[in-house]
Amino acid sequence: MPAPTLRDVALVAGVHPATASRALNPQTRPLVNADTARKVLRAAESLGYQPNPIARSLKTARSTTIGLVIPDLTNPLFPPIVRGAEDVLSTAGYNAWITNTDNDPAREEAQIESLRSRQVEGLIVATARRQHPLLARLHEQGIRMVLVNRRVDGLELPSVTADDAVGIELAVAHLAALGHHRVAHLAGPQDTSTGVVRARAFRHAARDHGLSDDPALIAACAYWSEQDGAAALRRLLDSGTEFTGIVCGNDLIALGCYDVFAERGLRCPEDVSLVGFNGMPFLDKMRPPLTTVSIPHHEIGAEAARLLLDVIDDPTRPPRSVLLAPSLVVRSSTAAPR
Amino acid sequence: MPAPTLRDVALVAGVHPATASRALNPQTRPLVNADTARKVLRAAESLGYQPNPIARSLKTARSTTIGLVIPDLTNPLFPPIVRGAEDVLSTAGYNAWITNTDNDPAREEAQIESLRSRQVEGLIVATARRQHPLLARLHEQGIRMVLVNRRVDGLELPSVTADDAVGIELAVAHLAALGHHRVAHLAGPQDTSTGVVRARAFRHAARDHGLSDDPALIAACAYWSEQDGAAALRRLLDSGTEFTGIVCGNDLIALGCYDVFAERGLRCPEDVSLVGFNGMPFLDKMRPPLTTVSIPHHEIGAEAARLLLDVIDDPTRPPRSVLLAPSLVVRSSTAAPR
DNA sequence: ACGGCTACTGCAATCGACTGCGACGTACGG
DNA sequence: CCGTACGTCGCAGTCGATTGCAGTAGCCGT
Repeated sequence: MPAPTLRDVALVAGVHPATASRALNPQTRPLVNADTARKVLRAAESLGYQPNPIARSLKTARSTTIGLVIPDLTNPLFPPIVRGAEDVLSTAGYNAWITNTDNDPAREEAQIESLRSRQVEGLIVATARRQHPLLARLHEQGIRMVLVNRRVDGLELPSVTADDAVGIELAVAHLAALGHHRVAHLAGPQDTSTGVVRARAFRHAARDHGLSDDPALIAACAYWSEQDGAAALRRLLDSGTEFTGIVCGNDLIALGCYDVFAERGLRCPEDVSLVGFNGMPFLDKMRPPLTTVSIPHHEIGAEAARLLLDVIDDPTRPPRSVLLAPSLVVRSSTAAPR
Repeated sequence: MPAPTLRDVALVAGVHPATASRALNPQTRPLVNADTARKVLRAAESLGYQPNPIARSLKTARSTTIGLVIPDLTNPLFPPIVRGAEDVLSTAGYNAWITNTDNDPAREEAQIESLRSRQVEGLIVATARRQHPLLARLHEQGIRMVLVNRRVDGLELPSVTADDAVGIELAVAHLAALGHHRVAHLAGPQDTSTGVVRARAFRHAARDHGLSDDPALIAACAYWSEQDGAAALRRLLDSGTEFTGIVCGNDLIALGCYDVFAERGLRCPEDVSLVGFNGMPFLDKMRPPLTTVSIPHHEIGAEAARLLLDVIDDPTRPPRSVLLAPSLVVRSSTAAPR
């Protein structure tokens, strides 16, 4: 037996489908007689009627679903953000469609197009490069969206990010307090907003704490990955630059350093202190447990969802952006220099 | 300007929408004159026409999307499986809808119902408990599905799992070869098929290798989590049972042990050897790097998708199940007993 | 008693694509 | 030269829910 339709409900209730529709919809229920509404509700109940979201979407051009565009689900940074977003979306009656872009612009465009054609009512985008013509175009077309963890140059979009500047400041202050003077920064890709913001924050914090501002102490990674972190550290080491501490653009880059430490016979934290960024899971079980700047992943996702719901609710509202406070989690990868 | 519809294409091509539809669909294209078909294709191209999947789904009761039902995206086991499934699904022209159930039956039912009402053409389910009336019902209703990592009692469903028995055997053989005699097993929840299969395999392997078969050496965890792993190990320790090695039901349980080792002043691997199961990411950076039985996550997801596509393609085909071979990754959490 | 108003409810069109059936034209065989 | 068959294409209905418009009934006031 196929799923019951609105006609079936109407038949059982002895009314026209239009009336049934109005009775079932809380918005329009006042338009129908309270008694008939009750009859319809009972009929729907007894049949186990569930409205067909596809038919509804076709007619209303809405879908109660929003799209979550992320680079790669496999990056431990994203699942908690996704869950955070889903939590608030689902209590608001929305569903979430997740897609991975692998940071491939073509893939990204195809995915977003696919989401659009399914009438998603908004996008939470975590995949933005700084230059992002696609997002600019979508924004012009009136697609509601909010950015997570990244900004896009020259676009007035709501966004939620961790406060990178204070996070980096926390890390640098920690190292400075331990007595480090020459601290390196393994920066993230400089075509991402996060990468440049953290690098800039590092330079400022270093200066503020009277640390060396030798530009040779800063190396940028091509991607936010272990491999590229390791590569950047090798370049730094090979250049002969001296340093006793490293602040990494994120945890993955920091983990890449572990491999290089092993290669080069460096001990952490005895020879060099290391601090990550993001607070991904299981860092406390690492060798050594990684000191990191922890950001509230779940809350970031939740807040992004709230922002998006706001925008959907009232598109004219000026874009609101929120900065969430990170916190330093001190573990054993940092110590006073020898 | 709204997205172009089939009517627009037909207008530009100077034909009836019906003809345009047939021309656009490779299946029915032979029904229209080659020249008109070309005209239609060109018109579609020039307008950037994209068929509306919602309208199509409504009429055809298909959706080219499949549902991915997993317990929790935050568990590092699942993202690679999801990616594996997505990879083969997307090359077959399908999309994937991901939902988390948190192992909550009510939530699960709601999610699956939501998936169904969106006309998903099949389900990849990773969330099965051994007893699972919902899945049984869905199966009776003809919903195509394949199970991942778990089986359901008394249900003839295609499934793809790692070969738990050989995985456990690998782990036990490794410990036996190192000279361990009393090896404990921190089993997964016994209401999951994986939990019981691995526990049974452990008993067999222990016997085969001449290890102690003291039943006190086996402790089951309530969930596949660090907390429950830690709790189980504490119980084991408190019971006074002696052992020099532990085979864990999965990596998370093993990671829980790290905490207990620290609490009780136990050294790993000097005092006790530890092996995990699953091969989740970053285990090589743990303290100590965890020896584990690695399963091909990505391939599991990919294979599940292939199986599902097979079933969709020909529902009468007898359910095929596949077992994927795991491999032992030896790191530093295992050593000869003192 | 009649006009007018309110409160309901039904009719029918619509969203966009698909498809069974019928119509048209042409070509071909008889 | 006519009938048939085939190749193309259009018509109109359908999927299921929504909604503007119109119609009915009942009620009130004058």
